[in-house]
Amino acid sequence: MCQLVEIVLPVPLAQVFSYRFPRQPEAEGESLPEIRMGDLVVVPFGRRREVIGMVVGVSELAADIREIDGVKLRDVIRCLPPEYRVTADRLGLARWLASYYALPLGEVVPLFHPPSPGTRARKGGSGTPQPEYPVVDPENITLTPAQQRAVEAASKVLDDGVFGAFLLHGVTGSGKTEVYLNLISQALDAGRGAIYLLPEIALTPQTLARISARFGDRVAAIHSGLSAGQRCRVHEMAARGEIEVVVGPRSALFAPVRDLGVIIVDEEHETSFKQDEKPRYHARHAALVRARESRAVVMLGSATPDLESMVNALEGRFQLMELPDRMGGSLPEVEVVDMRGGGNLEGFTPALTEAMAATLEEGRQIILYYNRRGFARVLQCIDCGEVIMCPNCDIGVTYHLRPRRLLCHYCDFTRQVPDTCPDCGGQEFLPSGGGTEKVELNLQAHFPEAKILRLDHDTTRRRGSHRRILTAFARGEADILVGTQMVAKGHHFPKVGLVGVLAADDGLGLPDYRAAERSFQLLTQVAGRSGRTEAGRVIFQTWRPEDPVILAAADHDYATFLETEIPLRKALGYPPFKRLVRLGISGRRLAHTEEGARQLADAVRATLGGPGMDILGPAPAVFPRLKDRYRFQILIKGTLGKKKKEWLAECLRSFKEGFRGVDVVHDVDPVSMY
DNA sequence: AGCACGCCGACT
DNA sequence: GTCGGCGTGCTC
Repeated sequence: MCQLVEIVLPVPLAQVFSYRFPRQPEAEGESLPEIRMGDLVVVPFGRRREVIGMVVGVSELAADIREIDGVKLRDVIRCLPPEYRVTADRLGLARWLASYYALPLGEVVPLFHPPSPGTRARKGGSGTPQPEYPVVDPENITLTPAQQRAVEAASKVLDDGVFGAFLLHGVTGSGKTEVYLNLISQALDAGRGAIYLLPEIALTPQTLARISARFGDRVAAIHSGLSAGQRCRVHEMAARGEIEVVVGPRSALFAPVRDLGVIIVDEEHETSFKQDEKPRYHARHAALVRARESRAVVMLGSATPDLESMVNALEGRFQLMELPDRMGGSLPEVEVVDMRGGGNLEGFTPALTEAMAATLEEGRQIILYYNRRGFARVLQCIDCGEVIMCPNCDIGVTYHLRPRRLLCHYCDFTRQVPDTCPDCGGQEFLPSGGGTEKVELNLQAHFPEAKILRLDHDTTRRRGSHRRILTAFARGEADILVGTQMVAKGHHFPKVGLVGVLAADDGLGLPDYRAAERSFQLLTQVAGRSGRTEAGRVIFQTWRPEDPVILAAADHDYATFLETEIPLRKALGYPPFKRLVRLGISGRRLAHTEEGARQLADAVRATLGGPGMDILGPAPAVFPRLKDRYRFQILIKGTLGKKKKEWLAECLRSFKEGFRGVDVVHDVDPVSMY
């Protein structure tokens, strides 16, 4: 006797594939488990020996049938252990992901099994994932009234066993974590499990220690340092109910936690919750869907909630909980310093220079934020004015000092600094536009005594160096930390007395509808690094001292930010008031790629066009040529329900079939417009 | 998406 | 002479 199993596979084909599953007698004494819907199976596919697919249908089959409708049936190699089955609740999530992101079901399957395909689901990895901590008695921790209200509201919904979503808006240091931990405790007490999502960057040993101290061996963390075996072990233990809480980055959402009662999404505004490769899903959105399937409670938390989440709260879809006060202190005073009118020395205003000197004098630490790495953004020839370009990207190459070279930040193209201008033969170049490397050098010149650490992509190339720099700074081994975005996240630095933002308006001009929101979040976040224990100062240097976004961030005034941003989004028809799908078309030949983009836009207009739908473009992408490929984009603005997503998927499929020589990617709810 | 096959350019 | 770029075709 034999079975016919229908399988979906991780390929961009909206097809179900049929295989034979021979029931062969297994090891004695063990009854052979039936193959079921949601099971993960290893099958040969095309020329590939082993691919993991998911079972979507099973029926009986006479043993001698080896072919259906002229296609040969191949055999399932093996079925993964039952711990790996995509259980009913997660199967619902898988179907939603496929439909919402306009992907074949098979393409979301890899999200549901721990590491790469072909990996053996082997037993007994290398030890327990993390060291043990003494379990903290929750009775010893008293919540503030605001924390208590948040926990009570959520645990009431949890007790009712229904879906509910909460948005916890609390400034840096207001005690959001304590709320999460309490809520998770409540779930555990009720015999239910929990998933705790954080951005990878926030998964610090301190954070993990704090969670482990509370839940001991009932919790396990998934992070980038785990081996395939360790991931499998966490997965299996969760499936068996031996672990009830899983902590991790966006991928942890798919862990087979049993009887899920709570999902926490901390730092919910972080864009790293959106995966930037296929499948391009947003873990926050998916968390809401999984919670709905499991009748669980979701708690999103942030000091600067994503505008979309806040609108959901304001419109009553989420319950809003506020933690307005910083525990043991107040928010730092922010000075907005005008950079106009000259008087700046190497990018530092007199106000910032004085503040830095005073802070060092007091023996406290400084964080300086500048969002560009390298020494100079471009090298410009002083004779002809041309900047040295990347040959692959139509973008100026950045000048780096250590090591001394020109580097393209988009394709990693590297070249030596030329002796003469490639355009006119000129002999001299002007480094123009700054970078963290230059900031560091200028700073050292200003404060020769100070010990400076730099934190950016270049100093964190090697494994573990990111953590090493942060730890060294937290221990007080340096006086100043200079860096890009990275300085805004992660650690708690008790000794920081001053945060300086060198160009607060830097992100505001970006061609992205979320530029203002991003800037606000980033500025608020960086500012929050100052004065965590004693009063601290913050300085925003800017060319636009009257910009409402900068002023709102300086005042820690989220409400005002909303009041200015919401009407703009509404007026321009941007999310969350209208949804976006971005189509990116790229190819090696300019004219051909452009022609493809035009044809695709026409096809999309024909299938999706109509009232309430805007199909914009094609237009050259923000970076019109990267890695020697010409790039165009089409924006679909409007609300695409299930049906329209299907049409879109079909439209893309038929376009790709009929028009060769270009690549097309689609991104539902894009988080970046580049 | 992979992976193989097959056809034209600049190298030991 | 061949190594290797990528266009094309196929996957139960």
